[in-house]
Amino acid sequence: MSLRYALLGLLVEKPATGYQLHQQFKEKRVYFWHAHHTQIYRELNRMEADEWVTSEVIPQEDLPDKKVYTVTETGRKELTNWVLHEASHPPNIKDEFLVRVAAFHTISTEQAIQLLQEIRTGYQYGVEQTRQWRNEQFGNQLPSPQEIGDYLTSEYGVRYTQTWVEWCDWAIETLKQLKEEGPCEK
Amino acid sequence: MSLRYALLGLLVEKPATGYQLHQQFKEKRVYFWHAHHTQIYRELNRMEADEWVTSEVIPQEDLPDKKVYTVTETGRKELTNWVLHEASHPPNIKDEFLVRVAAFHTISTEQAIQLLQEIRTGYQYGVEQTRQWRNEQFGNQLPSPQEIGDYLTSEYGVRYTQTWVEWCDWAIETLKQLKEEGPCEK
DNA sequence: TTCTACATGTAATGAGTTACATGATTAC
DNA sequence: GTAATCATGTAACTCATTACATGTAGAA
Repeated sequence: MSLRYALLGLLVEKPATGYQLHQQFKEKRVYFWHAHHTQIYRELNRMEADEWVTSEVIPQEDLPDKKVYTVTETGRKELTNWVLHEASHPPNIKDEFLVRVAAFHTISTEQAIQLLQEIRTGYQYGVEQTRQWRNEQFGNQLPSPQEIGDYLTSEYGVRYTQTWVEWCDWAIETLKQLKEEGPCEK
Repeated sequence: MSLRYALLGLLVEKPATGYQLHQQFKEKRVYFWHAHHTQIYRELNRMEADEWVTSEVIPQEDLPDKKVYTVTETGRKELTNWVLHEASHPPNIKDEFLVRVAAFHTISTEQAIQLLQEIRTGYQYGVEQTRQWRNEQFGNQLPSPQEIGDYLTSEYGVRYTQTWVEWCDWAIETLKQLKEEGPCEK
């Protein structure tokens, strides 16, 4: 059900098409929400049926027509109500890589280190990207009331990815130490 | 598909029942994998059909019978192969609370701070629980090769929850500052 | 007497993914 | 010529959640 509210949260800022919403998910919601484009189009149809949004088809030259969605008063109220009064369930995380880590005793230490180094590279890139995005959006300025959500969540993104990088470094070090000490000590 | 490997990762350590696997998910996989018990029983049936595991029904006095699953040689090979050779897709995170944060401009600063404080309490509890678990399992000792996975992933759990607590503190401070400076400066 | 732990499941529904479809423009 | 971007969708499928079902033992 939260997909609705994730979409609504973007739409209250500014009307948008399904395509644009998908782009925004990838740009500024990577670290806390993901949705496939087919899912977004389907949910927008349902929201329109429930009168949480209205749509307008805009013809374009040279490019396909687009369908712009706007939040209704009902949609606005439903969003605020959800943000305030619904309980936050802890997220049901599914991180494939950590499932691999949990099974590291089935592979060699060298192979494990290799996997950690590869994943570290990805997260390091994530840190840089998110920092850069944050800088472009806000620089050293404080956010406007409208931007407060993006300001807070992008900082979360930086910290989340940074924590991953640091954990990878620690894990690699730990494995190296165990390799040296392991055969002698125990 | 990864549920299979998450189950396999637990089963290679020690044969277990569906019920026990579910308990273990809640105990030591909270921060990176979640599965409902109905899902686990269903997947175990499929894995047995594919001969990745075998099962044995053990009658108990006073307690309901239990079905203990053991990994087969095929299961073992499939696991190692997956850990080593399948690409790690970045996780598709779905964190309801951050969707709320992204929509903070629809509620008041006081209400936002309230929500952040509530979530902080939950994560602070998580830090303590995970630290305690880690201490009970390992103390100051280095892990055995068998335990390396739990050692690495529990450290991830501590860092993940700790990052949340720190981010909450930062976010609360930021909102307080904006409340003071906001109306005058801009 | 109400709750929790033990123990395993089916059925229905809802959420999410994959494959397929269309078709122009622009950059390499 | 090959890929990416823009733009929207359907159909089929798998995965995940919720509700329901059953039954005992022990603690509060």
